[in-house]
Amino acid sequence: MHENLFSYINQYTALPLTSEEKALITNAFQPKKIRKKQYFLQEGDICKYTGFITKGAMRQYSIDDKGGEHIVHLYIENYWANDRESFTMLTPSKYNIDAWEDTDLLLITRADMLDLMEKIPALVEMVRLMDERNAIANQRRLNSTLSNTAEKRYEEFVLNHPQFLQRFPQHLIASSLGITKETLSRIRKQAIK
Amino acid sequence: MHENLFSYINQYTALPLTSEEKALITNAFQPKKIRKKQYFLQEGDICKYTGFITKGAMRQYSIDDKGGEHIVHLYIENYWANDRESFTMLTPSKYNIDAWEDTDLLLITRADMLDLMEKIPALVEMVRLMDERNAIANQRRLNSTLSNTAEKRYEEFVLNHPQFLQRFPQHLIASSLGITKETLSRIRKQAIK
DNA sequence: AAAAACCGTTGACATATATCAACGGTTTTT
DNA sequence: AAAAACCGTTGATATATGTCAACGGTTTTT
Repeated sequence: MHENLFSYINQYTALPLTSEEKALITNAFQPKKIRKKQYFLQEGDICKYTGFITKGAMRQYSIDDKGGEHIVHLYIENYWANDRESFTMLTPSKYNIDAWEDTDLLLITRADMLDLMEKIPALVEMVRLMDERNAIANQRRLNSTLSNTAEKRYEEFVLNHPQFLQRFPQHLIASSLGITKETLSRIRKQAIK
Repeated sequence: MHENLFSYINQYTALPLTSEEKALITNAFQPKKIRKKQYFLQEGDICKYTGFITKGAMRQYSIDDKGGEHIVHLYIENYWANDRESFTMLTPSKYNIDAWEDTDLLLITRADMLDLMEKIPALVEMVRLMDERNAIANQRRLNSTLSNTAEKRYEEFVLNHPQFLQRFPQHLIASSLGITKETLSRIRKQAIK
């Protein structure tokens, strides 16, 4: 199970992990299974763990005043599930994260992660690169939201995240694009022509 | 002029900069003045420098197929102006950055910055914290765009960025919220009642 | 096997926001 | 000092998207 995490880390750094390092990691990351529809994080709670997904699918969403759900992230294998604000500041989260499929996770607390990073340089490098890519991806998503129509945003989504199309129903994808399922249905109908 | 940068860095790290470190920084960051309306970065160019603003105001925006401008960032003193994607990947930028007021900057290339970070631990810490806060701010902005009406987004903007209200005209603020100047004008009229 | 929940689609209608054009007032440029 | 550019506002109208309700088909639960 930890094997997936090792290869993930090795993708980010040229230097392969030593077996001592692997032992430290195996020890620090605790496996957890959660069933479809179970919560990993609920609004108001503090996000104590970040979870590396080795199998399954999850979603992160907020709930507005009227009770509507808004998907902010979809996750599958090799994604990290957490609310970064709550995880780093230890403040109550505004989000919910739950399992869309039965999911296997590897969990670690922030304190343990910081601890590990002091011992394993590859992890520091990994986090730096993840932050960098994340910042770039966020910038793109923001610009897309400001500049593009719903139709174009969907096209970009199909291009950039084809894996998600097979794992999540359309109404979740619509929500993550900031539109309703009906609007997405109509956009797709148009596109076929 | 570099004094502003020193205090900025010291805000992020408990350890004050030594005078040797200050000398290194002064040497690596090159001062530059740019006049109102001048470009700091143009679409298609590579963002060679990141600029720390010691005085003035700037804006970053993209241009859509129809020629419309979409503000993605507004900057004033103590902000860093750059296109992160282009700056880190050395790819052509999709954005323009220009000066809204006459502006004083301190410039540094990515290579020089990485070099400095090897010599000055405080800088590594600063970048880490900046990335962290940035990621959190982006998450909030994204969620706000997905979940809130234009009116609520404007209220949040007024609350979180009151300084900008005095430095930028309404049509730029509207654009940064993803709405037209007319819509913002009507929202404000409503709000007064 | 039956019942319930879920999913995508469609139609009718409502709403938020964009677009276009015009105006007076201010600031900047010439 | 005159001209031009810029800014915020307003009205009329257009457009994209949301809301609500209903449907048949599928999957999940009982």
